[in-house]
Amino acid sequence: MFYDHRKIEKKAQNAWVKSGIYKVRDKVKRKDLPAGRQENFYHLVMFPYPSGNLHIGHWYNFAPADVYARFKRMSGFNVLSPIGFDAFGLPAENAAIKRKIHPRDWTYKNIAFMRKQLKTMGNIYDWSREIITADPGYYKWTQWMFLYLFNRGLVYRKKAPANWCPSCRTVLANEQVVGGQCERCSSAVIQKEIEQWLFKITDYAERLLGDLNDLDWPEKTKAMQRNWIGRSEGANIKFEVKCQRLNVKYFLDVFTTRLDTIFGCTYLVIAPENPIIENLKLKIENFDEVVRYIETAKKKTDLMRTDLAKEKTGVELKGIKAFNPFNGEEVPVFVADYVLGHYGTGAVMAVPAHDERDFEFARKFQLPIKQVICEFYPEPKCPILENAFEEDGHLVASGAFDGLSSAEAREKMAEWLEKNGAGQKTVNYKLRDWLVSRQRYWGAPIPLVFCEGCKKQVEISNFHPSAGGPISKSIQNSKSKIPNSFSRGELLNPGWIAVLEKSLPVKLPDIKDYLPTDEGRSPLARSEKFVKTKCPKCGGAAKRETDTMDTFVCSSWYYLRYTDPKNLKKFADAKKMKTWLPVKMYVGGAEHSVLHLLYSRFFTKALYDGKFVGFKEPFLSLRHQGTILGSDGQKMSKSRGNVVDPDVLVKEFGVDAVRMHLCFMSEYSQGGPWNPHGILGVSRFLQRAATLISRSQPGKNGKAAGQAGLPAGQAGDKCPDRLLHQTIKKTGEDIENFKFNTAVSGLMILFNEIENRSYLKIKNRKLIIKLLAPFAPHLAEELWRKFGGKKSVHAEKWPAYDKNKIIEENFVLVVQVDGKMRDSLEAPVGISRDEAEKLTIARGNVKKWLEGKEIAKTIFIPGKLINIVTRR
RNA sequence: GCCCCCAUGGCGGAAUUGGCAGACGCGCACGCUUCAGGGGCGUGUGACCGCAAGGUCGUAGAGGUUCAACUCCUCUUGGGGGCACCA
Repeated sequence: MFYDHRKIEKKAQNAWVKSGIYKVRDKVKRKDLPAGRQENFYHLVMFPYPSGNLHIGHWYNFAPADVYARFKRMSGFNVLSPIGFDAFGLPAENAAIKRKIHPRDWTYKNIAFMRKQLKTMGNIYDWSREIITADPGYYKWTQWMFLYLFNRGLVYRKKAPANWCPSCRTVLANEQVVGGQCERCSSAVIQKEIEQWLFKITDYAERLLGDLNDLDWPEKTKAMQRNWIGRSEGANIKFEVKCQRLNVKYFLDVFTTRLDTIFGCTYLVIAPENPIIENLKLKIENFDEVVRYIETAKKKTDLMRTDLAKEKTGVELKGIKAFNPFNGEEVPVFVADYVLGHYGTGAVMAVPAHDERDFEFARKFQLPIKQVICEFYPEPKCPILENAFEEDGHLVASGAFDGLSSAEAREKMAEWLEKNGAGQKTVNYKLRDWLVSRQRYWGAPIPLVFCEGCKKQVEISNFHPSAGGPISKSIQNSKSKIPNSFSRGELLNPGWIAVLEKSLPVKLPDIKDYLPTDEGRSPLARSEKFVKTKCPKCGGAAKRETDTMDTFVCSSWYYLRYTDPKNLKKFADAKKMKTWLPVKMYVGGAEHSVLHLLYSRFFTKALYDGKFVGFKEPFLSLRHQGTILGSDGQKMSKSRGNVVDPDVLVKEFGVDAVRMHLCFMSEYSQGGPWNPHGILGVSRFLQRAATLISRSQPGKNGKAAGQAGLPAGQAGDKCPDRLLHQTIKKTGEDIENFKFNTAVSGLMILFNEIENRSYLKIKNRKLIIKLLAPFAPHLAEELWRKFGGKKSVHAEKWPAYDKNKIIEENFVLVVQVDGKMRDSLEAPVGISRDEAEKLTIARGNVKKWLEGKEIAKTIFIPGKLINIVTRR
């Protein structure tokens, strides 16, 4: 018998739509759901980017995730499993420009098509909750989020070298630069000085790091975030700087994690960006040369700076000397681009004997190399260094600190620093602030205006003497001193005024000329109608900010919106959020390990601090699907011609076969190459399952009880019953653990057994259809109705297994002699050591192996094996 | 360079967490089926020796711990991912 997937899929899907079975209600207790724990369960998949087509990767993400969602639902949870579109962003805009279509038209056309494709999957999405981030009703709240952060003092404007992609003609966040190249178009990224808006994610570094520990996330993902945050403990040291021309004292702060090596410091290096260069302008004898060096360094792209890593460059600041606070030694100061301006203090103490980079530099510039760490102590003579010894060891030539281990020395030296006012312990992070402004059209406008009048107001309020300078800590901390009229964001960014909440959204104008510009200005700047506005604070003439937001801002809070997608007054109702959030299970690609997942965590924490949400982490559990490769083992791409089109597969094999095969083909987080024949196995299985369930008597191919070589009673009755209950247990546990492949194989084993040894008992038929339901929801529905199910099988409760029926009476006792398997026999489960020993030793096989040997001992593992060990 | 992960038949992958390696599926081989082509069913399928019973070898390689290692430890090789002059 065959089932025609085309007919039953349409039929089932129409029935689901008609009955509204997947409509999600906020109420915890629902009569139309299977009785159970009646808990709400928020299950989320990463919403797709409307690229134009649902590809197999989307299917691999969404189909097994839907198996999980359906299982949770049948287990009695009120499941929210929503879907939407991450619709703003560069790729859509670029694609639209290429086709000479307006980005909005392109995006919404794609969404319409992909929505249709998504609906054919038959997942339990509640389409009434769909969100599109490019809808004004959505980005109104993206803008609200921006202002929320702005008003909390977490947004600031900075003119600084930014990652500029010349092809996309916009700046990029650090996270979007991969190996010195643009993440999207692979152009070499250059540094360009532009005024930019940044989010102070670094304020949250410690919490973003610490809270990772409690998350049920893949360890690898957590490790990547830890790595990205890059916490390192060390010390800041003040080096006194003296100039030969003028006798003025300066101090230069350096950061080091290897304070124990300070007696080996033979020079200092500062980054080209370090402001001390400008400050000491008049004292540097070779200032022209230094400036020339800095200019060339600036011109280098990140890529070049990395590529040229092997050849160190730099220039000495002539006429300047620094003094080591520990021993008063005088050391030269260099500027070199191997020191980064944005990390630590932008200056390092160079210890060539114990740092590879310093070693190279010292070799090139013929600077002294002084060893202060030896592997052992006391050591008569430290070996001559051929390269830097970077490990910890024991101190030598370090005055009072000689003999200490590196770890001890770091402690003692830090104490010394603090006592002598020459520095202190410090923690540094690699994490940098999140650059969110984009000079592009297709994004949410930044809801700020610039007002000259208000700028003066802020400046005379003397809270911020140096407008545009570094953020003053005192302002952030002086809550009481902030005048009512200006928010913290407005004080930190003089002249920048928040658009009133009631005026949101600041609509993205429908301009014709949306092409990006070369000079680093947003296309919106060309629209006078958009730019010209009134200041919401003073009513005077003002200009709108014309940059738009990075799309990652849109996706940093979307999971909140699904709980209340139509709300006009709030981004989501607090009660509704409490009902659903945080997300219990989040499923999506590992490529978002840092970007999206880190940003979302940051947003959640910021909202938590303002008591807008009651939780600190957005996603309690996280699972990644693997990547499906082409059958050639390569990444799928049109140019390679190895793309697998899910629509074609669905047409041929049906939705159920495709989703079940995706479950079965690999370990879920692994992915792997696509085997074009593989899906046949699952397709055959479903056909066979349909046939087996449909027959109530032993069929033509089903053997009657007893024929499989088992005692009649056992084969016909107990055995499949036991296996059935074992399978219920296994299937549930496997789905819970995202082991979809073994869950499917368990079902296959059950059906093989039903086919070979027994016939399906009527009372078990419905039960078995339920086991099939999460994997093959359409077929299960069809069979369910066919055999008298009145409502949907998806409103049924997941079957409970009978503990007593799982228990085996007998087991196969493995018999080993000296650790090698020599025999096996069926034995009752409760067999004792003595009984087992007696039974096994008497057996011919075992006797043979024990001949002429003396038994030393026996190892007995109840229910498993017995190992007879002979004297050797 | 640093960090993380992985390595099991011709292929995808199982293995109750130290206890029968290779479940389940693909593929392949042979057979059956009034079956014309990618259908259905049955049997077999890690390698080697053997008609068989059975035996030897076998989880990238080399050591080690253990009565017992795919599983734990050390080293080596190969592959994947992340970070990358982060002081």
